[in-house]
Amino acid sequence: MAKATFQRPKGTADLLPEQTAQWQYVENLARVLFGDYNFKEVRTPIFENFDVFARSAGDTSDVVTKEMYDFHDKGDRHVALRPEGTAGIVRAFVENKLYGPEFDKPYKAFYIGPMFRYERPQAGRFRQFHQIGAEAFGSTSPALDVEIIAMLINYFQTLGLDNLKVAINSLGDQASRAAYRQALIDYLKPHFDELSADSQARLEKNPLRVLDSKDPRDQVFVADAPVILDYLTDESQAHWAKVQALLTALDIPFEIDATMVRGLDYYNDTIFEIMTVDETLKGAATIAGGGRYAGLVEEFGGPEMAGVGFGIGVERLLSLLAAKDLNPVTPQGLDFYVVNIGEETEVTAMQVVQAIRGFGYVAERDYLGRSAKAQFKSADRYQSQYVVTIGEQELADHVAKIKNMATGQQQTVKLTDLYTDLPTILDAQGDEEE
RNA sequence: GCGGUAGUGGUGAAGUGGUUAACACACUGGUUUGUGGAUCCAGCAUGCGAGGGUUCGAUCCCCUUCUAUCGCCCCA
Repeated sequence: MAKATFQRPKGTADLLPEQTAQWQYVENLARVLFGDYNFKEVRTPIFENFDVFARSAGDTSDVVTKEMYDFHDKGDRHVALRPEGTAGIVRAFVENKLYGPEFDKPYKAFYIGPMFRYERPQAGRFRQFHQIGAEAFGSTSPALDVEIIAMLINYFQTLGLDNLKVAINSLGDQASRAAYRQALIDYLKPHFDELSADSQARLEKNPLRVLDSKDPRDQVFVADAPVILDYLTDESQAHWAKVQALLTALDIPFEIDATMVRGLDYYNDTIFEIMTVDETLKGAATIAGGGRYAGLVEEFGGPEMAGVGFGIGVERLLSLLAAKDLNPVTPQGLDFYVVNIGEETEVTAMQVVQAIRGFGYVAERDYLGRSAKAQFKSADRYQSQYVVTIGEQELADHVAKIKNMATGQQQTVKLTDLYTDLPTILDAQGDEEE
């Protein structure tokens, strides 16, 4: 290697101005819209004690067993970069005693930020990615489940996305799940040898995942497998029915996907995913996912308190927006470009740009001592509306030239007028044109 | 963690085991001693991801590695 070269870490991205404008738009819309639903922003650390994530996600989940971006710090503390947002929020909820009676329930929080998973990058999947998420604690009402789904739909529609699929399912409570798990094992066991190798392993570890298999050998059995919805306890059944009724009442179309299983182990009752039906993004069709959970707050040392939440994959959302050609942010050109010719004009040029900026206009100038032609080319590339020219002659006369780039009209103005009345001068020019 | 494909300048790319690595766009300068989107002219990779090997000789062959990309697992 002749020279040390540096590349960004695998699975990460540099977001340049062309992209950041888009990111800001999407993030700011979330801030405003989630605010309408009375969610407040919470910012938690990007890394936490390893156990914060290990405990919450469940020991069998891949997120914990092989995707955690963890390391030991100089104090030999085992820490991990957060793989998802919920755990940190729950930890903060408990640590700051937000479950206390002085805080209204449900306690609603949203977050925006990077997440990390150590895995092979591919379509819609990165080692550092970003999520916009929300959590609400302290209510088991199905209305809260539905409100969160409605908020997501509201958000996506405002961004211009329609034709999204809302898939929902219920995992039931502990008792429902235990009963179903056994039924599923009883059903699949006799066919064990016919299952794919992956599913054979899944049957041991987490039988529900067999339902998710893409292998045709497994899908044969999945088609006739017992359905979890038939195993819900009365309480879970009631919750589930209410969720559907409320979604219908809000005219939110949804599909029941009884085979849907989510990646993190803590979910119960309602789970949902928002997916695109766009074929080009099939590898990363799920744009947002979430659900209801119980026991997490208690797990972190708080009282038993239910939660519901979701996470939106920002990269996936943005690529979908791009695929749909929904790029609401248009690049902004300059208001002014200041051309100066000759070294003697340097000081005045500087004063003029600053004065223009002082009026709130976007202004740029040349710093390379280039020719007038080159400077005008720059002005053109910046899509500048006006060009102010200061040469030796103008300097001697205490004036500057202002050229309207669209019309080609150029006028001479006194520097003193420019400094005090630039907006008026522009208005006057506008009148003349009409 | 496993498997497939790829890696040439700022960008898109052509190319061959052997003297100066096409072409286009972009950029810079000139054509116009101080004025933009056009024309024409000129300049612009001691280098073909990195390291090693084969060879008289490699960007082109082999190995390793890194990165990208697609799929599996899993997931946002």
